[in-house]
Amino acid sequence: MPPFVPRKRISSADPPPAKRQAQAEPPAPVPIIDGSDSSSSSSSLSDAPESDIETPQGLRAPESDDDEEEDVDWEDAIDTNTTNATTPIVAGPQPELQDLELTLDKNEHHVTDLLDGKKGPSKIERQIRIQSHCMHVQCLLFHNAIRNAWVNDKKVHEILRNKLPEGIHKEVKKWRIASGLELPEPKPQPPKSKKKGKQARKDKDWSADTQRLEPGQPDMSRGDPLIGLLKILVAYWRKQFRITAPGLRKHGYRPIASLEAVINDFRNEEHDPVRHGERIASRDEFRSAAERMQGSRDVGTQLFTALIRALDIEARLVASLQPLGFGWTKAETYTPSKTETEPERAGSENESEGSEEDTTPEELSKSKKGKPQFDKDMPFPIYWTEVASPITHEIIPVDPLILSNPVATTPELQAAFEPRGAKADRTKQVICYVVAYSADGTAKDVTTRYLKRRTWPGKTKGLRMPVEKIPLPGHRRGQYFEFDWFRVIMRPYMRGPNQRTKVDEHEDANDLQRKQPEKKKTAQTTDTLQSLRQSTEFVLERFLRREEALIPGAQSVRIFTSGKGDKAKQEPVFRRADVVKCMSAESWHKEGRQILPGAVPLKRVPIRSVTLRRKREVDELQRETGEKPMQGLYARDQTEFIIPPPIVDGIIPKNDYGNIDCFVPSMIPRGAAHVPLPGTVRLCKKLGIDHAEAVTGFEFGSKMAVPVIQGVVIAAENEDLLRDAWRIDAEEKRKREELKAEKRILQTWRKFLFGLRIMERVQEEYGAFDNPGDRERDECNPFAARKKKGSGQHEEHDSEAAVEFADEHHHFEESSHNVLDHGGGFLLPGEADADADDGLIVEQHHDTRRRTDPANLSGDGSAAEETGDEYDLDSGSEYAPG
DNA sequence: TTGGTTTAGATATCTTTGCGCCTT
DNA sequence: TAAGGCGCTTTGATATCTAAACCA
Repeated sequence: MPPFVPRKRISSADPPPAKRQAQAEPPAPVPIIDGSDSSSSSSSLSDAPESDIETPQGLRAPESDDDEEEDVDWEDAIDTNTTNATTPIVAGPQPELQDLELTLDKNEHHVTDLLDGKKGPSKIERQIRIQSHCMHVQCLLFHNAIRNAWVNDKKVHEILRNKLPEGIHKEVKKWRIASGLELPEPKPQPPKSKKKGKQARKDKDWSADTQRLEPGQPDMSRGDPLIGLLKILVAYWRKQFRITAPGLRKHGYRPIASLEAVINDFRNEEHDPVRHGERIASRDEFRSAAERMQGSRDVGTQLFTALIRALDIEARLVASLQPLGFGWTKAETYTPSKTETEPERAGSENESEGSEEDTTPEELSKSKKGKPQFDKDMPFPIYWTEVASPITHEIIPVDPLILSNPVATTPELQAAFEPRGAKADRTKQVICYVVAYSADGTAKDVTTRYLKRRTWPGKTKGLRMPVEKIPLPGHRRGQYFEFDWFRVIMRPYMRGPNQRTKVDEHEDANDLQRKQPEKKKTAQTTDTLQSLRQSTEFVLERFLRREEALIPGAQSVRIFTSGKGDKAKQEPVFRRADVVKCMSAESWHKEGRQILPGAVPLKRVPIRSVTLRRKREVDELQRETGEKPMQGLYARDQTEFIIPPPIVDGIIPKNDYGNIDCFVPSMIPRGAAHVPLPGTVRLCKKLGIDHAEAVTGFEFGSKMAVPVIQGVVIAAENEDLLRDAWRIDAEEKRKREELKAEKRILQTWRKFLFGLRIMERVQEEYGAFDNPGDRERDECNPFAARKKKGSGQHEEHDSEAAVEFADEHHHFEESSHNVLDHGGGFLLPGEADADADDGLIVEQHHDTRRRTDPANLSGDGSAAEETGDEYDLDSGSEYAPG
């Protein structure tokens, strides 16, 4: 039988019921797991010197605490997950823990697809996708942090700088002069390599004005000179860098069989970049890619960013994350390629492993010369560079390999980074999280810059975890706490408030300002069904809620035509201002109002019946009339306050149930008073005061409505009398309880002392046993057994009873400490006060606070049996020889 | 591409006056 | 023997909201 959990007696501390868990539960951050990234194995992580991964708060893959783990079972583990330290402290709903059963077979279903053959995803399936998405996002974030650290590598810088032709070096110098970073007549400069290190790092920090304090004025006559230099650098890069491997791309959720094949292939076969994705396992391999000037388009951009940094220009590595989503759109559905007939040649992305850079044969086209070309089908970059102008502090996005306008100086050109159109659909390119990694190791969410018109949510809708509005417990409706999962995830990467740069300030005030979608002008433009549905000004009659009605004589503003041709339907459009809230007579009664005589209901709706009694009535009516019984709804204007007549001669009017409705204070008759104290009915009877029990509301359950009664209503002149009587009565009751408790304590002590004395006497008189018969008896006598144990004569025949007794004795000793600490161990006078009402003794053993009926302390000792750590006094006395 | 319709799941809201057994 | 306390129970129908697919 399932355990009984009372439903009505929910304490006020209980969290409110969960709201829309399926969508709105942003999971707690999942620890970053190494191995999620094929190109950054654990060795590469550990190889990297600490300073290399320059995440500001020392971000590291969390280490497991083995010591703790031993004591934690898997249920605790789930709990830990859901209450991760980075989860905001909200007394909100906790997701309900459920068993999750996944049956994996080799059919063509997806991991989270149609587990039980139903149409549409279930709650659990949604949860799986949300968790997959969140974990994948975090893996990608960490992967990029590592790549960003490699982009800072001095050797890589040196390699790339040395490759630059003399002409470009000259252009760089020209730019430095034009930007006022250098004087036109070059002084003998310290060699660049010496400028590395601390000075170079300082230079990159645009919050320090060191460079701009140098002599020379920037020449802005032809715009920012940096733009020209960047165009030259991009042209150089496009000519020099060869794309020889596939980059990251999104594939969607695969069928199980395909996924298994991919994972096995990835694990067991020799690494093949075409099938398994590009693998750059270490910083050395990254340097090698720089040396050879080849790799995936992603690596190409990463190396380009390194080149910009090598030239002492502030550059960020930007990554537009392409994670597995949490929806069921086409972008999340795996589309097998036409050439993909053999399973073993299937594409190599494996979602569960977060495998990195891979491709399927379809993405691999051949150029005219017969050389393989990678990712030609993807029209948008996944990685690019953001360059900060030292003059204007503006960010200039640069795509060194793909876009036709590589240097995006205007918002329109920046919006060209946002994947859209049929090609983006086909290649599943999305925009959801665009993250820029700075040279100091920090990262920043710069998604807004790349959204069309910088409007939220824009194209991120349905692809990025939305900001969740959590209702604040104990507040009115409409007061929310906003929980932004991605913001929480980004926090460890973000630059601290003290380290913010001028670039930060500038972009936060401009490019990164989120804009709200422009509201459509409903009055001027043509109506649509959706616009009318959402309108706060106008409404169609069919959109009115059950409790809403148009006021009599409401005039329509215009006519709206929905549908076309034969289906065209004309409907009048009304003002929202002409809509009023309506309620049934019963509902108004609950608000202390009654229907005005002769009022005609504005609306008639079917009766909703919950209680058995009401249901029977409704069914009866339906049988008689053959129609669904309706009830009228009235507007507030059609009601008035219920003002009961003043009481006469102290007699309280009562309703059919013998009580009085007190839903609101105005329902108490003049000359009467509500005394909401418990036990007042008995006192009224005793004092001979006319009274009626006060009904203040109802509780629903088990197809019943139970009235909530709070005290009584009596004549006002009797109020003082009743209250005084109640105080005296309460005081007497308290004293009675106190006496009773004291008596019980004394009795318990008496028993306890008797037990001790008996034990003492038994030990004195019978002492040790010598003959075997005594020994047998001894086995049943815990006192004797204890004596032996205590005197160090513990023998193998010591009975279980003796051990049990020793255990009990141990607990008793613990209790004894409490005796000393807490005034007697059984009950304190103060505690007697607090708990006298229900006659229970409250015992405190360490952290456990339990309520135990003292009756159980004697007799059969069931309380001791149940709890296992109480000293059973009566049992103790039973051991004494009779 | 936009807008309308349909479908389905999740969640919110409304509902309006016991009954029988046991202990005191 | 009457009065009062306590346990039982885990609703449920309907409305509303939301997302997604499909179609024009």
